[in-house]
Amino acid sequence: MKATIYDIAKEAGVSIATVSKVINGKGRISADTRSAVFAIMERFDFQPSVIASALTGKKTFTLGLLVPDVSNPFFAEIARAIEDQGHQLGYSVVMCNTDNKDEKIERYISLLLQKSVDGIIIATGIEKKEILEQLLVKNLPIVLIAREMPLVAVETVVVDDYAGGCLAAAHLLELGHKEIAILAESQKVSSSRERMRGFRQTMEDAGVAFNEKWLKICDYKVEDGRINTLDLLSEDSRPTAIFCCNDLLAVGSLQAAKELQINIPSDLSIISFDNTILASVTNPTLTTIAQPMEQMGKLAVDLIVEHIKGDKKAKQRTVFRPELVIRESTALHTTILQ
Amino acid sequence: MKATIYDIAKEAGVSIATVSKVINGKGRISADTRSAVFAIMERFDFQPSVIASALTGKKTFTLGLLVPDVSNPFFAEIARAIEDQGHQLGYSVVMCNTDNKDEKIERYISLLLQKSVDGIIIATGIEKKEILEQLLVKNLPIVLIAREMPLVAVETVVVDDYAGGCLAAAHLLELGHKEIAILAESQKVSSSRERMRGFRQTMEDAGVAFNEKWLKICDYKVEDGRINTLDLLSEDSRPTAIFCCNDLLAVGSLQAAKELQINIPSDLSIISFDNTILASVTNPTLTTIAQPMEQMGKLAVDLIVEHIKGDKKAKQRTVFRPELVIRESTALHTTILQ
DNA sequence: TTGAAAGCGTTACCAT
DNA sequence: ATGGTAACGCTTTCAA
Repeated sequence: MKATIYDIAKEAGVSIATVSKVINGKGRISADTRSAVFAIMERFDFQPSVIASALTGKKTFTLGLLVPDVSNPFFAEIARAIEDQGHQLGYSVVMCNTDNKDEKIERYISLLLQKSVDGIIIATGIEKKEILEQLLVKNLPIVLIAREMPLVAVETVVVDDYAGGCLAAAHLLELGHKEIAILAESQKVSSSRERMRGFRQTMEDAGVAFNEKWLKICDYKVEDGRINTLDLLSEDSRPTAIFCCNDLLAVGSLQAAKELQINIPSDLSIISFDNTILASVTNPTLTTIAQPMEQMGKLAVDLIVEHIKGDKKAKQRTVFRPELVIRESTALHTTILQ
Repeated sequence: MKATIYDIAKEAGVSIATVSKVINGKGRISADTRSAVFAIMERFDFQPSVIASALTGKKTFTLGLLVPDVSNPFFAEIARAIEDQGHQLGYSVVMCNTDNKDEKIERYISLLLQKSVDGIIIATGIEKKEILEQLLVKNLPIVLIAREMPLVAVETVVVDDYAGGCLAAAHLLELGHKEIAILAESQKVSSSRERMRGFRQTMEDAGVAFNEKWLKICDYKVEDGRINTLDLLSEDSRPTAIFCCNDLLAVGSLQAAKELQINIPSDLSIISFDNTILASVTNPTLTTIAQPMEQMGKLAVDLIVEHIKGDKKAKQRTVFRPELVIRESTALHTTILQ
């Protein structure tokens, strides 16, 4: 059996109250008692039970993390950043893969609640805002990362998706592209919507019309990118560039182009979003809009911990600046053969 | 405040014992009482506290998962499989990134113990076998996945790394390669060691000598693969094929070859190990030895849950068969120009 | 079929 | 400086 404070107290000839105090460094305890108790704890390899401690109203030092899918490199990198900082601050993180399904989300939240996590970091899209509101009512610290719920007052950490879209468009425009297609995720996803909005606005501002038939709404996987790009490129009039709303879709585009023997970037430029490991691994490597995933994850944890500690009541929305990372998948539009 | 069984009991006009029984479906409760209590729980949005329940000696329904780094696609995919099956069986998983550092491992284990997890799944290399032994003594269910500790009696789920190495060598040999280099991870990692052993044995059996100067021991990241390959390819006599002990290293090799304008696979074949998403995303795509990550993760969870439930005492070592997945990075060795 | 009460391992308040 | 004890929310045994 594991040792308890009773064992330690008995061995040290003191009360459990005293042991508790030395564990927590509270109250006034003589140096002698303190060191004696420490020695015995050491000898017994004593680890205080977080469970019992939590029951008395203290924290569980556990955070819930909702992501659509950790096997998606973007969320894997976010998860890593969050776990790192959580660990740094003394919190464990429980990982939950939601597949963006509201019913799974509700089940996970219910489980996390039963386990009395101290807060939940949400990186998954939620359709029903009621789910979030119910959480907020319970006064449970919540932070949204890489997702938005504009109608709900909740702490939020995002990249400026709109600006990212603008950056992408500006880059393509600068290279002389005018016939541009967009591969976007479901428009239920706020980030995807904003990226597209920024992109289109920048085109419009530049006086370049966007051809609606070149807008493809896909799921978020490589295969979706591939199929939709195949579709796009098999028509008579082709775009000279494609903006993919994330790296996974861009990988699919790359594959499609390769199948059709279309050379990237000389025949077709591709720009993507996220800058996960994938963007640096493809051939050609992907020009992409980078999100500072590590900083975002770290901030999300810092914020939630501040709320947990009660140091903070005001909710903020922190927007990081995205950055254009130029690699090999984009090039000047050459009109020679057109 | 959250509702407790006391609230429910009071409202229902019964004792907390009765409420507890209906929650757990234990003892004999009249249908009337049962449904009345259920109705009230519903109305109060009551969620029993796992914390309090755990304190009475029941399970926490939480598993610890130790991985070197979730942002490594291999472990991300393993983590996803484990979390899925865990959730399926009612367990949450606490993710821990160890960076393969024994000191971080010890700290994580200590934390998981304080939180009374029901078991720990270990996918990270551990140098000091004492760490594991101490855990086993505590009678805490442990499963090793994708790692081995031959000297410790612990439930283990692995792929046959040796056979995988053989498969890789056989493929290269069949393609006519004889000048083969190996990029391996630290030899402290059992899987890497075994892969190499199988590979070399197969070469030897085929009467092809392995040139020791073509063995590069690296870390596990893309950059390590790149540097070491650059090194390898900048000497006067070059190998015609490289066996990379994981996909990340292979990506690095691909990059190095590209920098040196060496064409894959016509000038140099590359074969790797794992078959993560990366293998299908590079250009050329990677011929690789696939591990059934999903099945392995699922089995690891099934096994640990059996131990938790006490249905099982014997420890087994389950070895999955790896599979050769031929893609574009390997080709016949052409002697024309040699 | 139901309930009273002890117990799980801590914390915190109030005494001493 | 230290200790007694109630309380946290639940499970379980034993009795009624």
